[in-house]
Amino acid sequence: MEKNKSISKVVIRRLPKYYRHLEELVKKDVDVISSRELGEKTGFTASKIRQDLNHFGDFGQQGYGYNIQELYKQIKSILGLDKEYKAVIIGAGNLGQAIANYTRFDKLGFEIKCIFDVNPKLIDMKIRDIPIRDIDEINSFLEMEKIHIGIICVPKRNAQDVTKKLIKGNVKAIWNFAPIDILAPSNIIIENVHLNESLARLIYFLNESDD
Amino acid sequence: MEKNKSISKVVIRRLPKYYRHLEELVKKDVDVISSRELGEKTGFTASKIRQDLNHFGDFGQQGYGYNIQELYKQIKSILGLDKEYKAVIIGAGNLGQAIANYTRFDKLGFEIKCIFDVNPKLIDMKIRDIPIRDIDEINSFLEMEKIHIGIICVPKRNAQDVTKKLIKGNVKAIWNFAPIDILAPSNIIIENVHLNESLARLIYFLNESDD
DNA sequence: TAGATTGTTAATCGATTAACAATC
DNA sequence: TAGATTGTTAATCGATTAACAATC
Repeated sequence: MEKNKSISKVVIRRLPKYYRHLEELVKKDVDVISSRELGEKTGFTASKIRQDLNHFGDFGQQGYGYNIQELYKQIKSILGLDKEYKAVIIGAGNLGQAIANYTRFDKLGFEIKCIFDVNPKLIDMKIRDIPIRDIDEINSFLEMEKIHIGIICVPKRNAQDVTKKLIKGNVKAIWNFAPIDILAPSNIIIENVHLNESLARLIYFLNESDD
Repeated sequence: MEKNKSISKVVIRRLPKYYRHLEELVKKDVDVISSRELGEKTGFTASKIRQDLNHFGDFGQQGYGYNIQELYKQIKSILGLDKEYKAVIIGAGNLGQAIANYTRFDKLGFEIKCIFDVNPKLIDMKIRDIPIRDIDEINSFLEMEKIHIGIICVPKRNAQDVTKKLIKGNVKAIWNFAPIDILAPSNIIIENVHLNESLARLIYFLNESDD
């Protein structure tokens, strides 16, 4: 069943999109979809989709298409979305609060255990039952509770320092919203959300389209 | 000077990162940098960097390196960051407010003119001098004022509808934070920030690293 | 001049697309 | 069976890396 011999990153990048569309099809009680139809939804070519899905099991049937239920479950499992993850947010500013309030992530098996900040005014407040604590307590907190993911929502000048604290506390993955390339050992997973770069790209294409 | 014969998308994706590092070097008053050194900062190979930069002018000097000031200015201009852009946010929830409050975007020549929402409690409030108005007023607002960029921060079920309103109001680019692939004519620029996909990738690599 | 580093071409690598036999 | 669609190989395309002559 598993053919997981190091699937390339470009394939992995596409998986969450497959997952999202399959989820909607499951909700709509659709049973089967062909690579061509899935291509229309995702914008990928049918050929690319067949190549991608073949990296994993074989849930396709010739002359028929793909079983949506099975494919959905399988991709969910490949992405690891059938497990539970604990996270903390560092930085209770607007962005940190927005993420804490975003309940949709729950569906990815994702629970935010605590938010840390330096601002005394915020400390001991709660966001959706999630407590905000003093950043000085993060060390002892991480010793007490196994946390998988640290979400960095602090200004960029503090991002590297926060990273160190997280790594010391045995956090294995960092979701970084600070506009900086944080440094970490190679066994630490880093996923950057660089909104400024995204916006800069948008502006580039906006100008290009004017020509 | 311009060799802008359709630069490939992978190169464009890298430009904002060059820009960010060059900006810091400018601040530090560094004059020159070699492709090798810039490679250490960005994580790209020196060879790739030389190829990339050659798509544009020639600000390199053999035996010497790249003039940082010039290169910075040029990339700024290529990205279109030396112009002014007007934007509106649709959706004054946590995410919309976080973006409205994020002053760092100002440096990209980016001004948020108005926020629209359906919630009567929010309407007529202000975020950093930016007024929140009723979504029903968006049509007349967009007729009055030329807006370049619409920022979608509404729930996914409303995203497509909002898109239509923006396009009707002559908005040319959409920065989409809703977890859905919105549909628009091909002349409309769409830049997606799919946080759920980003998180799903993070979780995948987190699991993979456990093996 | 000698040393360094770019600009640029050629070689390699990887990803996408096309094609079609296998098979449901 | 006939029609449809996958699975998979081969062909194409594009991006990256290597190499080195040009030149500051």
